[in-house]
Formats: sequence, C-alpha cells, structure tokens
Amino acid sequence: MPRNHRTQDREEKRNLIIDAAQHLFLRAGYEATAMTRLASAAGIAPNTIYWYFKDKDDVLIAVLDRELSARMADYLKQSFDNMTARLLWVVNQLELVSPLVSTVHARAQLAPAIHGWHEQFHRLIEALLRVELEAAGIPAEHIEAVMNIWVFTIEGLLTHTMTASQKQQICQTLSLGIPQQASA
Amino acid sequence: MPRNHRTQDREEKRNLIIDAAQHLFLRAGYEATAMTRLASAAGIAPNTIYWYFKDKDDVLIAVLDRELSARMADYLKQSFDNMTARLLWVVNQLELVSPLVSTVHARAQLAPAIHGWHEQFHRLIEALLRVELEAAGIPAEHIEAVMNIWVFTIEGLLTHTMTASQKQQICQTLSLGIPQQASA
DNA sequence: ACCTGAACACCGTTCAAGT
DNA sequence: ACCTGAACACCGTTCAAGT
Repeated sequence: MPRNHRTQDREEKRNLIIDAAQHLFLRAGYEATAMTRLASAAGIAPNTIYWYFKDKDDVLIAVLDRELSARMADYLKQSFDNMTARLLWVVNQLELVSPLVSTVHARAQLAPAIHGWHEQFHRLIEALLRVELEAAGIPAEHIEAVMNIWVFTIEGLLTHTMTASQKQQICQTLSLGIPQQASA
Repeated sequence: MPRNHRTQDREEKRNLIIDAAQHLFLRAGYEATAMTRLASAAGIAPNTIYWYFKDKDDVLIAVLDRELSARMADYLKQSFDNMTARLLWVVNQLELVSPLVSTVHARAQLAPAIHGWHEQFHRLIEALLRVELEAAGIPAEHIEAVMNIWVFTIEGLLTHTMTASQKQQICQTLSLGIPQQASA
C-alpha cells in the first residue's frame, strides 16, 4: 500500500503542474511561457519540473494527452442529428485549445516527440472520421481525399479567427458536399 | 546619383542577408536559426543585422515578401487547363516554403507584425481564389465557404507530408466538388 | 525518491564606441 | 551612415548538494 500511496501522490503533483502549464500555455502561449514562470505558478523550484517531465516539450505532450482523453470521453457520449452538427461540436470543443494547434505544428518540425504525438493524433482523428464518412455513403475511392479535406478544414477553422456564422456556413457546405462546377 | 548609388548598395546588402536568412530558415527552421548564425552566414557582425532590420521577425517578413512577389509574378504568367491543374501548381510552388507556413501561424499569435502579414497574405490569396470560383460557376451564397475550404486545404497540404498521388487526389476531389451524401 | 540554489550555455537585442 | 565588441537580460536545462 505505501507503494500505491506514493504513486498516487506523484500523479497528483504531476497533475498540478499540468494544470498550471495548460493555463499558461493557453493564455500566454507555449514559447512565451518560461519554465521559471511555470514553476512559480505551480509553487515549486524551476528544476523540480524536470523530475516529473523530461523537458518542456514533454510538459506540452502531457497537457495535450490529458485534454485529448477528456474530449474523447465527451465525444463518445454525444449523439448527433447530422454531420454538420457533429463537425460543429468537434470544432467548438477543439477551439478551447486552438492556440496549441499552431504550436504543435511548429514544434513538430523540430521536436521528434511532438512530431510523434501529432502523427498519432491524426491517425485517431482520421479513424473516427473515416467511420462517419463511410456511414454517410461516400464512395470508397473518394474516402481518403474527402477525409483529408475535412481534417484540413477543421485545422483551418481552429487556426484562423472565424465568426460563428462563418463556421456554420463552412461546416454545412462541407457536409452537403461542394456543388459541382458550372454543370447545372 | 550618389544618393541613388548608396541606396542601391544598401538594397544589395539587405538582399544578401535575406538570401542567407531564407536558406537557413528553410533548412534549420526559423526558431533554430540564431541571429549569430545568420550573421556569420552573411559575413557580418550579429548586431549589424539590426541596422537593416527591426528585429528577427522583420527578417522573416522580408523573406516572405520577396518570395511572395516572385511567386505572384510566376503565377500571373501561367495559364491552366482546369482548376485541378491550377491548384496543384500553387501547392507545388508553395511547398518550396512550406516549413515557413507553420512558423508564420505560430508567430502570428505573438508578433503583431507577423499577424498583419498573415492577414494581408490571406486577403490576397482569397481575392485570387474568389475570381476563379466565380468563373467556375459556384453560386454566390456558397463562394465564401468554398473559398475558405480551399484555402484551408492548401494550408493543410503544405503543413502535412503527402505523397504526390495523395495531393493529386485531394486537389481533384476539391475541384470536382465533394460528392453528395448517400443520395445517389 | 524528491527537491533545491547555483551555475551553464545560449538566445535576441542594445549600447557605447569607432569610421 | 554604417559597423562592431562587449555587455544585458533572459531562456531551457544540468549539477552538486541536501533531505
């Protein structure tokens, strides 16, 4: 039982650091958040962070992983009337962490750990999306391309400021399918 | 004439720094390129850069502006058979500077100057795209949303590694219009 | 095992001084 | 006007030392 108690404490303290990191990363930005700033927000010495995390990128991954788990749990509980509603829900959820999207893309070029997380994240999103697109009757030979367009559009909605009505319009257009070119 | 000669020299030297910066930003990345490294590549003292540029972001903007002008000049010279060909050409051109796309998105959150450049860039791309979509017969009420989807897809193609056939598929699907849902 | 004060190497930028 | 050597404030991370 002492073993168990110890790891429990450790997990709790680790979570406190992740709390502080998430708050600061979202308000001030990842790069703009100094490790000393994060440490003082968590009430510890700067170097203590390195007993819980490998480096700064490892803290970011912890924030991302925890948030992803929570959002995934929420997602699986929902039921949606149509694809537009489903898409809008996902975008609105992800919007809470939208500042981190660009951060992940930028750091994935330099940090292999972030690169790996980003790839795994895409595999997850694409698997979920593929199921829905198949169910919606998209022909097999188009699934791959359509799925990519959806993913890119979700990312675009997150990385660019859009009004609610713009988001609505875009999600709807994507769900209905882009009209054929000058044929009708 | 001395006046002219002087500004000519200045412009030339400034361009040499931009050359070095573009090379390093694309190979090593913006953040990973130290000002000292850039200075030594350009054969000057680190602080000399600051006589030609306000700060590091200002160097980035100079690289972006120069490359954008060159690509725009190329674009206007081209003629395309269809939208797929046009889209593929643009993506392939932009791919040469694709590492900078994520950099711009990330820094736009922190640096107002980069934010401004990014917005102006989007206005330009969207104006060009709008003309083509109108000519292709997309109904007016869908133009805005379709345009955003195209822009987001272009950005997605640049920020994620894709095979040539994936790119081809995606550009084609986007040009033909996304198939209706389970109706036919 | 857990935590720290002090230090390290590095960064973008500035400043006083030169021509 | 143009350029520099030296310094500044700051950064992520490490290390020796404590409990």
